Amino acid sequence: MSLVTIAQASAITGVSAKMIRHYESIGLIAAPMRTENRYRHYSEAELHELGFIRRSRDLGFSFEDIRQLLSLWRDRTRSSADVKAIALRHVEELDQKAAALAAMSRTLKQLAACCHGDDRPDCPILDALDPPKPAEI
Amino acid sequence: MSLVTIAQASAITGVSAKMIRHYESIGLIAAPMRTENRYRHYSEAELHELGFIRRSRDLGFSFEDIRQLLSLWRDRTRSSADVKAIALRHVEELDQKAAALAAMSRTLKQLAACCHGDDRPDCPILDALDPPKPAEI
DNA sequence: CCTTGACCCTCCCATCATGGGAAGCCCTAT
DNA sequence: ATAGGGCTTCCCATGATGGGAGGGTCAAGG
Repeated sequence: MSLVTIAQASAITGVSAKMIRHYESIGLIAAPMRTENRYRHYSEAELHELGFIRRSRDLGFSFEDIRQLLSLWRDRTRSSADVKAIALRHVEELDQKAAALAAMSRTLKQLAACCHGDDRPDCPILDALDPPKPAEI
Repeated sequence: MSLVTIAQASAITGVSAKMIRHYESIGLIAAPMRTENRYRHYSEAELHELGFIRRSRDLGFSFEDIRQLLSLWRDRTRSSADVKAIALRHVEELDQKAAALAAMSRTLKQLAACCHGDDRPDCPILDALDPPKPAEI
């Protein structure tokens, strides 16, 4: 009757049991009911929250973001502007990180294109990694 | 005469003193000379290596990659193909990560574009984070 | 009744790269 | 002599995740 063990909760929500316990330990979710033997049991509402967290993680939100998103999600009187602000700030971070990775990739691709990639030792990739001789101190 | 303390090495190479010691502790660089008082002192060649590591890190290479790149760099009889292989494998990783971030960003941007972002509570972003009701177990 | 296997529990440790900070030694300038 | 700054080592933290040890609990089958 919609009270499931942690392994079942994990199977349903796609969040590992390890992580479910971790979310509880950092206060992201409330401590669930325990049976007499101290086993955790999750209600449908709690499974719902875990699913929400899972989807938020899939979109790359940090625990801190998720904490706020969860509280907005629970709050029927929220302003959508608050949600949007969190999302857009996160989008900026994502774009920044993606741009940094893409820049590295671009540089490396260019260098690799200039590298003959045979058994000769000369290599523009290593040349690029070679730092300029620093000015004397 | 090109024997500098760790702070100077840090200033020259842009690698923090903390990290220089760490590189040594994990065997990425050899233990440098010490003066009588156990202070580390770095030669020009060692500064050169630190600079190489710095540039490799800037391109996102892991320590494990850098370990191999360093040994190729030192090896005059290397094959450029080996360097290129490392670089191209890294490029793949970078592209994969960048693509994952970009996908998240794209999804969030679309959702945010549909969110009015005012003081009304309904929000397509939260709707998207809301997991589908799982099948009963 | 007892064993086996599959759960569950808590607690510690590891990742990866980086930094913070404490406690203590060394040197130089006041 | 003392103050300050640099150096040393050692421990701990990050963020999200997993591995594993050591031990409790329960159901099924010998």
